[in-house]
This record gives sequence, C-alpha cells and structure tokens, in this order.
Amino acid sequence: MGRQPCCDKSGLKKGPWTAEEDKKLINFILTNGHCCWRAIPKLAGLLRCGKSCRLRWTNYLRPDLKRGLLSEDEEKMVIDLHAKLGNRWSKIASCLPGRTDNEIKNHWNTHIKKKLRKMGIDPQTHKPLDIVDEGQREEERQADGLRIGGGDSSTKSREEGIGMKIQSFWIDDYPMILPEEMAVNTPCTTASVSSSSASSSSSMNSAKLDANLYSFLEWPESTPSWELDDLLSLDLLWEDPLVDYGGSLLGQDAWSFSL
DNA sequence: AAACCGGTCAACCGCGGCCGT
DNA sequence: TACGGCCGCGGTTGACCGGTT
Repeated sequence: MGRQPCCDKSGLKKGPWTAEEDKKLINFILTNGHCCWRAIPKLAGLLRCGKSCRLRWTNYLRPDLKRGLLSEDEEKMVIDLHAKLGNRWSKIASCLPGRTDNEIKNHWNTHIKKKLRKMGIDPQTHKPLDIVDEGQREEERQADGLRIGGGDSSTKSREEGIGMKIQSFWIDDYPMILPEEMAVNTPCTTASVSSSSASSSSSMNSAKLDANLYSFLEWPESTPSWELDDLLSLDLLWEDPLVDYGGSLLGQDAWSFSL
C-alpha cells in the first residue's frame, strides 16, 4: 500500500527558514499552542508542511532551548546515556533539558565520536578499540593520562545505572565543571563565551536566529515544559526595543508580537 | 587570490509506532 | 482486527564556513 506523503508537497517551500516564517510560526504557536502540526502551516499562513514546522519549532524556535555547544557535563551525560540507550537521541535529549535530539545527534557525530576514538573507545560499543596495537596504546595512555582497559569498565558501568555510571568517566579526561560554572551555561552566556557553532555559523542562514535570541530572558533552572501562559507572560520582554539581538530580526520588528 | 577540502549543523526524508475509527 | 492518519525518531543530505594548498 505505499505510504502517503506527510503532506501535499506541491507549492510548499523547502530549505532554510526565513525570519518572516519564523515570526509567523512563533507568533502562532505562542498564541494558539501546537494542537495539530498538520494544520499549523495553513493556520499560520506558512507554505511549509507540518513536519517542517514541528522540526523548526522543536529544534530551533522553542523558547526553552539552550544554545551553544554542550557543556562538559552535558557531554559526559550524552556519552553515558548513549552507552545505555544507544542511538535513541530523543531519549537522550529528554535527559538534557533545553537540548534537542538533533543537536545531540549532531554533536555526537561531529565531536564526541572523534573524542572517544581518540581515547581508544569504540563510540558504538563504548568498549576499548582493539585495532590499535596494545603496546602502542599503552604509550598513548601514559602520554594522555587515560585509563582505558583494565576490565571492561564501560560495560560494567553500563550495568550500574545512569547515576552510578557518571562515576565511570575518566574524569582526568575532562576538566571538572563546578556547579556554579554550570549555572552560567545559559543561552546568553554560552553564546557570548563560545566561538563555536552558534556564532560561527550565524551567517549561514539569513533566517538563523543568533544564540542571543533569547538572551534577554531569564531562564529558570529547568524548564521542562512551558505552558502557554508562561510564554505569554513574556510579551513585555519580547517587545523590548532596547535589546540588541545581534541579528537583523529586531530591525524588522520580528519580535513585536501582538499577543 | 582562487581552488580545494573537511567540518559543521539545519533541514529533509522515510519509516515505525501510536491512536482513533 | 484492520485500516488510515498523525507524530516522533533516526539517518542522511546539502549548504555554508574556515582552513589549507
């Protein structure tokens, strides 16, 4: 029976989102919530399929998203959870508030995989790689201060549950992050400190929202789910004309919603 | 200065699962 | 139980960027 396409693709726009489209989507969802993704494009006046809208919202426009690179602690959590859950990115993401599955998946493929391989760990199995000569690896271990091997600790840790497994990381490999340092990992400060993806690629897409997008908001410690009322209460902030968002959006009154 | 190349990441695609009928 | 619609997930693609030659 062949699967039907998620929507009628004829006449629908694809590719990068424009600021105007973002504005329409945010405005609609903040006002109405997202009851049915399939209906949203039409109701919001967008020439996109519902799927594209959902993706744009969940991966980029959601107000509770953190921006910028994953912190060391978050990275450790991802590795740990991956050892336990495998490539279930959405499950992993659900344990990291403000992070999306797409973001974590990308970070895994571009950063963590390499890091693990460099450490002599197979990113898929989380077991030591055997392809490297053991003696040579021993030298690398001494040089790098790694502690790979010595009984399959990664496997062992996998059986100990997430909370315990945190302890199985080679702390020496990662600079420790103190709780107070974690606290500065807000979208605002992350973006300002990091010279990474968020800022470096800001010119990639004219519609791309800078990591400073929500920098003017004060984020609660954890925002697992925002009610519409919570978001609506932010309208004064959205309209603050004094905030420099570092992008072109403000100049277009993109955030002056009439809620 | 231009061409090339590898890295990065937003966005797309298609499948699987859930749920209502 | 079977079917169809919708959503969410994971894999993949492709545009863009910075570094190198």
